[in-house]
Parts: sequence; structure tokens; C-alpha cells
Amino acid sequence: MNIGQAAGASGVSAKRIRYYEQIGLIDSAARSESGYRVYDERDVHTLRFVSRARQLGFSIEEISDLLALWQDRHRSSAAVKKIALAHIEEMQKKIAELQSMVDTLNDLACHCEGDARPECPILEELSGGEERA
Amino acid sequence: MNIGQAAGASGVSAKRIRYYEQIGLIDSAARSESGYRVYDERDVHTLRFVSRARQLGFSIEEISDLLALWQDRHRSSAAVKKIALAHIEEMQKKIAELQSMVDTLNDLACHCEGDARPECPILEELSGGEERA
DNA sequence: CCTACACCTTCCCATTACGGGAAGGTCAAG
DNA sequence: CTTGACCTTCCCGTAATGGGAAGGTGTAGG
Repeated sequence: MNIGQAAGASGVSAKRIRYYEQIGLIDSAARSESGYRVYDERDVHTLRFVSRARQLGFSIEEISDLLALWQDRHRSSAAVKKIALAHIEEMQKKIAELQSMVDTLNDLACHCEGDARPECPILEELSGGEERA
Repeated sequence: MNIGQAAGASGVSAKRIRYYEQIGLIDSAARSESGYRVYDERDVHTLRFVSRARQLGFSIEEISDLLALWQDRHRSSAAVKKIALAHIEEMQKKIAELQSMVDTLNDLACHCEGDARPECPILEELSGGEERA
């Protein structure tokens, strides 16, 4: 099957497939005589694996490690779990950051009248308490 | 004051200050005879505004709008609030996405023994239920 | 057989918000 | 007068793609 079909079957765009190949995340595809990339079910399966991992927010580098483990029958589940837990922690840290920003900003927005007048606690806060420089 | 002092006083690195000038977020700084950028308190105040806005997660483009409003004495607080609320919504959406990923992954990780054996629900899930391609 | 048209190829540019570092000019102190 | 800390511009690299150009391929219909 050509890249377009592999894309359709895996949910990974042709652009992305080429990119993944280029950076070495996935093996170089076989080629037809005319130079077209050729894929089989196994390739599509791998692409789906990558796609699902991306949906869970793993970075390409993490996915590279996960793929290696996936293909290693002597892997330990501990190694996989370690990557997963590290990723969870990263995401939770990011969530905490975002939540803190939301809380602060929400607080400010709540005290903003949101009318036609220029007085605005949001700008005052950003300004450092004093008004216009 | 030179860019280094402005950086120290505002908490914005010299690199960033030049970048902000380059993309037009802030006005071009005055120059000394020898070509050095020169800043005053007002500039530093603006830089601090930008810095605080960045700490709340606003994008450069949003900050550009906020700066314009800040400097517009005829602004309406409604315009400011609108930007803030939109930003809050974006962040909440991002949080929800991340939280969903964390939940899913946590669930999988909980069922992973994390020992020396290769069996791993995380990889099984990424694999689509079937084992190794 | 020829012509569309859909598909494929590689290559380069743009995105976001900077940091790093090179090559070279400036300034103040010792 | 030299050293070292500044400053300048310029270009590269980041993460993970999307867009699009220029050009080859494959197939289906007239």
C-alpha cells in the first residue's frame, strides 16, 4: 500500500509519516520501483502505536523509547512504567502551572467590570499596581 | 540605562528584549551615539508589564493587544476582560486535555506491575490490544 | 494513444518564543 | 594600553508538524 493508504489506515497523515521516517522514529519504508513508499499491515500497526502514544501526549523521544520496548521481548514492564509515570508527572506539573495561571487571572477578571469604562484591575495588576507608564 | 541594566530591572533577558523589539511588540529603543540601546524607567515598566503577562500565559500576540489597551486611555475594560476570558478558556481547554491524558495513562500505569516481566498493559493499549506487530 | 487527475517524490518555508554562540565594536578601570 | 565586561548584528537550533512548489507516476476514460 502507498503512503496515502497507510495514512488513511493509521490515522497518521502522510506528511507525518515521512517526518517520522526522516527523524528515525520509524524505519525507512520499502520502496516500489518508481520510488513510492510501500507499507504493509505491520507498518500500519506501528503507526497506530505512535498515533496512540501521541494522543497520550508522549513526545517523539519518549515514543521512540516506547517503540524500542514494544519491540523488545525481553523488556521489563518496569521500564515502560517508568516512562509513563515520568510523563504523568510532567503533565501534572504543566496542569498545575496552567491552573495557577487560570486561578490568578480568573480572580482578576472577576473584579473587572467589563464595561465601557477604562478602569481595569487586570491591567492594573499587569502594570504592577500603578497605572499607565 | 543599557539593555543589561534594563534586563536586570525588568526581569526580561536582554535577548528577549531585543526579540520583542524586533517583532514589534515593544517600540524600538532609543540609541546612544555608539549604537547601544538606551532605556528609561518607562521602558522598564513596559517590560515588566510584558513579563507579568507572560507569567499569566498570554501569547505575544495577546500581550500586544493588552499593551495597546493599556496605553489607550479610551479603552473599555470590556475589551480587556474579553481577552482575559478567552485566554482562561484556552488554558482550561488545555488543562482538560492534559487531565484526560493523565487519567487514561494513570489508569494504565496502575494496572502495570512494573516488574522485570515483559507483560505490560500500557504497551498493550498503545498496541491496540494485540501484542507486538 | 493521449489526456486528465489523483497520487507520489523531494525540498524549502513558516510556525512560537526564545537561547546559544560567533564575530566584532565600545567603554571603563587599572 | 590592555583587559574584560559590555554591547551590536546575524545565523542556527528547538518540537512537531502544515503548506505549498516543482516535478515524476499511475490509471482511467474518451
